[in-house]
Amino acid sequence: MGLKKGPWSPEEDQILISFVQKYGHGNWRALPKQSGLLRCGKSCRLRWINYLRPDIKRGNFTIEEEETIINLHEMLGNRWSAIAARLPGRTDNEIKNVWHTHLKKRLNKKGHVTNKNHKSVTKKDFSVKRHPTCSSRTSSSNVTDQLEPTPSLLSPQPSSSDFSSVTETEETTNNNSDIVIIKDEKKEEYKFLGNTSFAEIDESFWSEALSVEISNTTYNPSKFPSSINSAELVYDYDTSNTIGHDVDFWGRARRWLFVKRALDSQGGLAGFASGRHDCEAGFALSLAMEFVGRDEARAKQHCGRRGTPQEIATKQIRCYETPPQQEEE
DNA sequence: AACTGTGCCAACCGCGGGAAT
DNA sequence: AATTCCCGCGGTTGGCACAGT
Repeated sequence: MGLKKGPWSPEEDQILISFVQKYGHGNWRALPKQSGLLRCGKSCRLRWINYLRPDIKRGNFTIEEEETIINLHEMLGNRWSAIAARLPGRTDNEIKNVWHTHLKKRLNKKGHVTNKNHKSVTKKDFSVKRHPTCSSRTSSSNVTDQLEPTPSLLSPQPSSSDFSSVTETEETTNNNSDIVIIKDEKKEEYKFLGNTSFAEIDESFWSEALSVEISNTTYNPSKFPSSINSAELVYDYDTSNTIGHDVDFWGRARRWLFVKRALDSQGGLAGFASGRHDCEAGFALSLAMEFVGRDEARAKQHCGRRGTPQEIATKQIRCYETPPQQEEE
């Protein structure tokens, strides 16, 4: 097609920079024609994203950045774009290269436990456990999609020390990291790891959980937001028409749904904290408080005899899930 | 000096998914 | 509902630079 391939010349770079600065990059496919570049749109996009855009950070990675990559890779696997989202100015490509050329080898030398017990977590490894009664696939039902950090929540960025290693051999208090569901291929287990902030789990997750709620429990969605009855939500869980070993998973989904809705209905965290809740709500709230990282005093108050928010959250953070009998029909 | 092996990184490729038609 | 378009992601490759023989 007469399109150029291979390394970009400084002249081409300049054309691309000038064009993007003037007109933006609404349509990469159309950009080469409009700018006069003999490149495909994809190549232009890549060049801009990975090299030319002004917020790119140049130079070697700092120790902190490397540690962050290692920790995030442990949690997220080869999800380079998700990792890059935590490292301002660094591109997924760059991080991928650093991982393959430096970090992986370094960890191997150290005999680090990275992925020793579970293989790298790729998108394929995350498949939402769908309840049999939940027929249609919602958009973005892939659990990993919920791991993408919401930009507003990236500030302040968690430091690398906020992310603890997640291995089979090591107890983890994962105080400020994202929620992660990891499928351990060897053990055929799912790990459900907190913490998270609610905004980081998108609506499709909640709507999917909701569809399970409706089909399996006495939950009446019309009760929200006027009434929060966590006992009904959490304990009246009719398991007769569920796959037994999936109960915990969906129970957890229900719990998250409860927290989310409770927060929504009460005008956010502060409102909910001043509302009425029982032990389960207190538990949920404690998690909420921990995750969002504010108003811990209220969380403590409402957690009552179940322990401190920290204790409760820690207990619940590492929950092992059994695999579903079937993941996708 | 010539050849070979290795490391590195920019760029390419194929695929999947969402949006538009 | 089906098809097409487009974007973004992750895996892979090509080629340059450098070290070792």
